[in-house]
Amino acid sequence: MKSSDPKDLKLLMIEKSDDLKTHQWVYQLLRNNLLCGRIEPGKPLTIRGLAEILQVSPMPVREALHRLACEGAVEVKNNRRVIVPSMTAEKFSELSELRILLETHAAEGALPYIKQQDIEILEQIDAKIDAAVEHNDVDNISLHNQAFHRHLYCANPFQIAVPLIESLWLQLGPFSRIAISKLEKVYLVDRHVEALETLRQRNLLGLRRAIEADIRDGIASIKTVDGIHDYFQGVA
Amino acid sequence: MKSSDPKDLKLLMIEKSDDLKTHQWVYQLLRNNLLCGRIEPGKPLTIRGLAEILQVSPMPVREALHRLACEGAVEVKNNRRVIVPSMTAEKFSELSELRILLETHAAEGALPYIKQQDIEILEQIDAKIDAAVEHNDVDNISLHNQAFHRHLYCANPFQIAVPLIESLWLQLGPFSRIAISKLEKVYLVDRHVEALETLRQRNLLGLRRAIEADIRDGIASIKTVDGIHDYFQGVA
DNA sequence: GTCTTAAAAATGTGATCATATTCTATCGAC
DNA sequence: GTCGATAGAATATGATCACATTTTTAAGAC
Repeated sequence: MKSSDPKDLKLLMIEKSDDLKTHQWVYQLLRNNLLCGRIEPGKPLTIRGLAEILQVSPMPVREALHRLACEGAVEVKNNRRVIVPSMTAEKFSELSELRILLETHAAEGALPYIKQQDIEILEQIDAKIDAAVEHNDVDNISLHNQAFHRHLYCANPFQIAVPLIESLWLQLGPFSRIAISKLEKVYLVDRHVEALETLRQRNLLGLRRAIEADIRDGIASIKTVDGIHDYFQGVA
Repeated sequence: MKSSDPKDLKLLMIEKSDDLKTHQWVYQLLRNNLLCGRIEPGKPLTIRGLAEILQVSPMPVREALHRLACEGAVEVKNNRRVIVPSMTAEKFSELSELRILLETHAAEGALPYIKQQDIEILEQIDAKIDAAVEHNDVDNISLHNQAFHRHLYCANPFQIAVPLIESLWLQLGPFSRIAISKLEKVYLVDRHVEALETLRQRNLLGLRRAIEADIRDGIASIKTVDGIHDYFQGVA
């Protein structure tokens, strides 16, 4: 039996800007593709295979893969095969709980530093989310959704939790994307509007509630997917 | 003015076992030295310098440093200089809060899986901590203390938070170690005994309280260090 | 036809080298 | 003497190569 070819990948490309080092470009490209579920769980990744696809030497790919492994986005097996980890029900539940724990904390820490300008930026991002929802553009929904949360949390200049949170996103990303893509239409109560209101009012508890509700909505919509359990534990 | 020589380092060596890849050995060695405060904040690290000290090629050092950077243990400046980040009061406070948040959660998740055998192992580790406290052996106090917490949390087979927690330890490590080394005598209420008792009783709330108290004790003892504020923000 | 075994291809790791960028220090202007 | 510029050293990055291990493929035995 032949396992799937590591080179058989339809990657979402991004242009390499000149101020970006090659390994950073590879990292961001792979990261985006993982978050979009473009690389499905169980898929074996090889350094040389990716290097050939991306037309770069194996070195920057090696670094990018190691970093992704460090963040839990990919898993290095003892047979030194690199794969996208498969999801289990327990893992999904734990990752979700950790998201709520860390993100409500991060939001709370950011609130005192939120300026009018931040609120305006967040409104713009939310508008992009709405537009993406309108077109059922799942890629951009999750991309802009992350941008919204990231900008909020990073308002706190003493932010420590964001890298941890991003690691959780990376671990949830591939699975969430696959699950959501099974939905005919993504429907979401716009918790971001609620969150923005609590920001204006400096309402700490309300903000925490809005963030938690936003995350729980996402989890709930994933759980509405028909036969969602078939997608756990690598049963594709 | 000449900045400190990257090669001027007194590293705590560990022997390289054969089943360990070179880059893993370098990683563990640097990690240990960072946790022990052997490499002080602000110290510039260079790939070639470390490679020469450790008598390996620059390649495994490169990988180890990148991984440590990914975990927040070292910081890669835009001038591509790698340094140990200095601590600020706000950063220390935030890292401590995150420890409490994540570790009480991890302890809670582990409780249902704790077996008699785990309790016995934890008792053994705690005995080692007591012995280290007796001899004021700060290295082993923190080492075994981490082992205690790690074993507790890892009882949960669906554990996700431990890597995040270890990242926090790595960021706190160098500073804590330097601060504590200023103490004449480390004095600690043995919260681990309390925690073990709550494990036997399956007392969830008590366990959370014990873990939080344990972490807060550590923070408090650091804050008792004379002139602790001089050690913030890289003022050495 | 199925299982075992051996050859061949592929892969990760680590070493070495070329290059562009950054840092250091010596030299010169004021 | 102090400040700034230029030459040299040092560095990270990325490419290429050699090697040990693993995986895949192919051939042979029953």
